[in-house]
Amino acid sequence: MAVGQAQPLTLRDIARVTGVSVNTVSRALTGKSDINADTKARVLHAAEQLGYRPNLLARSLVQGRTRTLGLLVTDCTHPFYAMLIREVEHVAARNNYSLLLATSNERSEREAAALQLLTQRRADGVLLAPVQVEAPHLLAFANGAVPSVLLTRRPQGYKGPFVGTDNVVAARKAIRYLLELGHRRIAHLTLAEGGSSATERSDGYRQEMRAARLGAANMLELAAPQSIGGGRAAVGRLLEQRTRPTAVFAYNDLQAVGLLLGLREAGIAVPSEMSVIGFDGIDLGEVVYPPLTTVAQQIDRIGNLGTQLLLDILAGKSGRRTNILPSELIVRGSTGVAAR
Amino acid sequence: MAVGQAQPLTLRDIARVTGVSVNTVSRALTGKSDINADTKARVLHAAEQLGYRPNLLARSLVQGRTRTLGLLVTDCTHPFYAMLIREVEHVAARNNYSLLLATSNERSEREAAALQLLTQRRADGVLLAPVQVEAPHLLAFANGAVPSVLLTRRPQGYKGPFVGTDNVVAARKAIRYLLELGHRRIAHLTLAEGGSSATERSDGYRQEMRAARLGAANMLELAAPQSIGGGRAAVGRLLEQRTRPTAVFAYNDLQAVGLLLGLREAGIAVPSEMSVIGFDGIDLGEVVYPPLTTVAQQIDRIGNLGTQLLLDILAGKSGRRTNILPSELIVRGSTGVAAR
DNA sequence: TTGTATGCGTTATCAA
DNA sequence: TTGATAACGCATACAA
Repeated sequence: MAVGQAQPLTLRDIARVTGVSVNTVSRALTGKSDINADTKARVLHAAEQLGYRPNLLARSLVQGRTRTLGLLVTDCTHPFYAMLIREVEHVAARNNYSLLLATSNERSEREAAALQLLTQRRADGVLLAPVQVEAPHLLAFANGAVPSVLLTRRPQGYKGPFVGTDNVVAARKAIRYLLELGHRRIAHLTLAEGGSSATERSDGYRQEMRAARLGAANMLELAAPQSIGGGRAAVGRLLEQRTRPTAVFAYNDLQAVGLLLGLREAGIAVPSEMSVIGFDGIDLGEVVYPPLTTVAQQIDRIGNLGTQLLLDILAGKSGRRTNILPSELIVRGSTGVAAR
Repeated sequence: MAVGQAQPLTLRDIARVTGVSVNTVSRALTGKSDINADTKARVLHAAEQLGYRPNLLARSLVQGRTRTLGLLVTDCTHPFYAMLIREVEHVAARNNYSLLLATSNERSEREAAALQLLTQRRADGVLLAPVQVEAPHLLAFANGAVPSVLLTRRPQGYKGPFVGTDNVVAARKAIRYLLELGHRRIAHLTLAEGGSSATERSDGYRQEMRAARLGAANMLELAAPQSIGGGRAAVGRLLEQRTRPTAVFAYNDLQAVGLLLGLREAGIAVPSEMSVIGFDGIDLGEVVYPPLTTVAQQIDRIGNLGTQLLLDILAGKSGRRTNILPSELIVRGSTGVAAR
């Protein structure tokens, strides 16, 4: 129970106290079998007594692995990423791994720096939700020495470990539902930066519209930041159209909530004058008014499946490396039959 | 640009290639002054060419510090903690520190395990938002060898590094505002577990009520989990009172949002029949309906000031160790003049 | 069952 | 300005 010692205790200290060699102490503490039960008990007791804590840096150095996972996200206050972090941390902790968290703040150069740092800290593996999916540093890293799993977004043609949602199908699901409600002029809010998730959702939007024999006259795609503010600010551009859409499919729930706010400010009733549908299925959608209709991703599953996949790779297990998860349409109050 | 090598390069590899000693390579790469400009350039070039990445584990082992900070929170999906994490990560990254994130999930034993792990990984310092503030493991850790800063909650009599909000004053501010609106029967939703923040807010509530010469007949304290679900579930108990309160002061914004939902379900109009005031000032409060009146903490400042404080401690700087930050009443739509 | 020797990759000390 | 040599704390191989 010794506390406050300046220098942490080492195996040597325990060895000196118990009168055995450093090696014996090491074997006792790591639970090796070839050791006398008595000496083991003595060593364990002394270590406990003195409050010995093994230096994991030293152990990692000699063992060549750190039992540390890196996680790189753009923004931990985004509910989607917050849930991702939670799941990754849980699975990591359950498997006795620690988590090094890095955020890119949507900036490519910070992402590159963070990946380098994770490499230098010898993280055994890295999970990443990339910013710009075609950035050279990302491709280099994904093909590099440290095992990695991409989440939600991946570069074109990338065949490595990945967990994400089938965005095309999910987007089509959203549009189909709006079509069933009688909507014809349906707008889509997308991202300016692109990224595979945005591109796929946009593709799904177009495919489903085309399948319903609806063309450019009924379509409208606007780019906006993936935030509440982004959605709110997009309302102006949405309403200034000569033929105003009767429904909007947002890139994600944050944008959709922003739309809800902006539309209320503009005096447009949801859903009677305008339907809004989001994407992600974050909790926020349940508490806004009207409650948000959305296509829910299995966010927690992306996190824990991705982490498990990484751990499997580290353990040398083989298995499916690409996991595309299904989505689920959740109908709430922000969508209704088409106006007019 | 070499990629995919099985074994990471070491100083030895660079030394062999450039024909100098390991030591010289080290000095070149760490920017020491006592080195010939030519050799330095040669070494740097070779290292760059081969894609050398220093092993930070080895460096940490010999230098006795890891440039790693630990952060322990209960739940990273809670917007309050998400913002905290963001700030801590930013300040850490800006100072070339990495962040080891651990979550306790509100469970004391997980918190204890996490603190031990952070110790063993030799985090230079740890920031923690503790679960149970009087737990023995916490007190032991705070007095232990690794420098730490407590955030938002602290044990009774704790004199160590701390950053938090003046909860008593903040709570009184909330109650005073309700009193000014004419409310007399004001309920308070608190936590079952206690913790200094809950106790202080509760104290502030009582003090302000007493100062207004209001006694037990006008007061009501109920315990509920600090979540949306907790607030929602508390509505029933709130409404079954023989003399129903006209206003509720929640422990935090999540609870308050839950109250909003529960009250809507119960058909109670906010604020005309019941006023609701929250605590924290998370973004969520702006997007619910009606928008939430709240007492805002300086969440980002708790995070970055706490981190800076920890870094100062690590750097041996002296200065103020206890920082109690002010709060701000943000009036929005969930509060109004007293009913009846 | 135990101890000795060696090495993990780096920095620090000292002599050359 | 450079290069041996010795740490850092631990685990592993091998000898005793």
